[in-house]
Amino acid sequence: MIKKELNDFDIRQIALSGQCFRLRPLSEHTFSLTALGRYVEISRQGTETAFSCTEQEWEDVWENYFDLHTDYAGIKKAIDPEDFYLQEAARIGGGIRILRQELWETIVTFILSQQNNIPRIQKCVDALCGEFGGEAENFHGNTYRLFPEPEAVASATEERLREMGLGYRAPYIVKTARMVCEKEVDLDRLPALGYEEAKAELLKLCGVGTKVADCICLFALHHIEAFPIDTHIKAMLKRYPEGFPFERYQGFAGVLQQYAFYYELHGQKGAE
DNA sequence: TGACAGGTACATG
DNA sequence: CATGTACCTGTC
Repeated sequence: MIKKELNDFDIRQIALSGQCFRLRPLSEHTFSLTALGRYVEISRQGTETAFSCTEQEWEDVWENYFDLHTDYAGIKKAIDPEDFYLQEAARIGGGIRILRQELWETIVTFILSQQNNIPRIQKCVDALCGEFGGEAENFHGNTYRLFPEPEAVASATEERLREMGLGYRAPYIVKTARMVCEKEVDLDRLPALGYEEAKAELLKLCGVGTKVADCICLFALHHIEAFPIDTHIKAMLKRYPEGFPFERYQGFAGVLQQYAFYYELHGQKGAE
C-alpha cells in the first residue's frame, strides 16, 4: 500500500467518467481496477490517494496508466476565462484523467457501448471476461478474470454472444476479433500512427464508426486531440451557436470533451 | 407503454 | 455527400 498526494486526480470522477468499464466502486471512496493483466485497489484518503501496490509497480505501471505525467492544470488554464460552461465543467470534473487503456480491450468495450448504458456495458464486459478470459489471483487471495485475448473472442459464435446479452453488437465483436487475429488491422502497428491514420485504421473494424474510433483514439492511444461526439456532447455543442472553439483547444480538446461529458452526465452530483 | 442508452451498417436520393 | 432506418435489451 502506498499513498500519493496527487493534483487534478479523483478516482471517483474517473470511475464515473465512462471511459473504463472495469473500474468499480467497492465503497464510497474505494475502487477496484482490473487492467493490464493486474488488479489494484485505489482509495481516496483525504487529500491523498492510496494504491494497493508497491512503489515499484506504481512507477512502472499505474503512474503511466493514470496519465500522471500530463499537465492537466495547464490544460485547465487554457480554458477561455469567459467560457462559463467549460470553466464549470472543468471545475466539477477536474479530477478526471484520460487513461492509457489497453487497445484491444478499449476496442471491444466501446463497440459494446453503442446505444447502451453503462451498467449493461459492464455486464457484457464481465460476461466476456468470465467466459473467455484467463484467471489470476489478487492480493486478497481471490481469483479475478482477465480481459480475453482476441483469439479467445474470435473462437466464439455470434449466437453464444447474443445469449450472453450483447444483442446486435454480438456479430460486430466476433467479426472484429477475427479481423484483429487475421491482422486485417494490425493492432501492434497502431500506437506508432498519428491520430488521423490510427482513426482510419480503426474505422475498418466492424462496429467501429467515427464516434467509437475517436473513443479508442482518446482512451487507448492517448490522442487527446480526439473529440468523440455522442448524444450528450451534441447537446453541449448547441450551447455554442457560433460553433465550439476547437481552434483554441487544438491538441487537447479531448480532455475538455471528458470534462463536458462528465458534467452533462453527473452535473452537480459529481462534485466533491 | 414507449423512449432512451457515450452509434453503426446498409440502403437510397 | 446527406439523410433514413433497423437493430438487442434492460430500465424508468
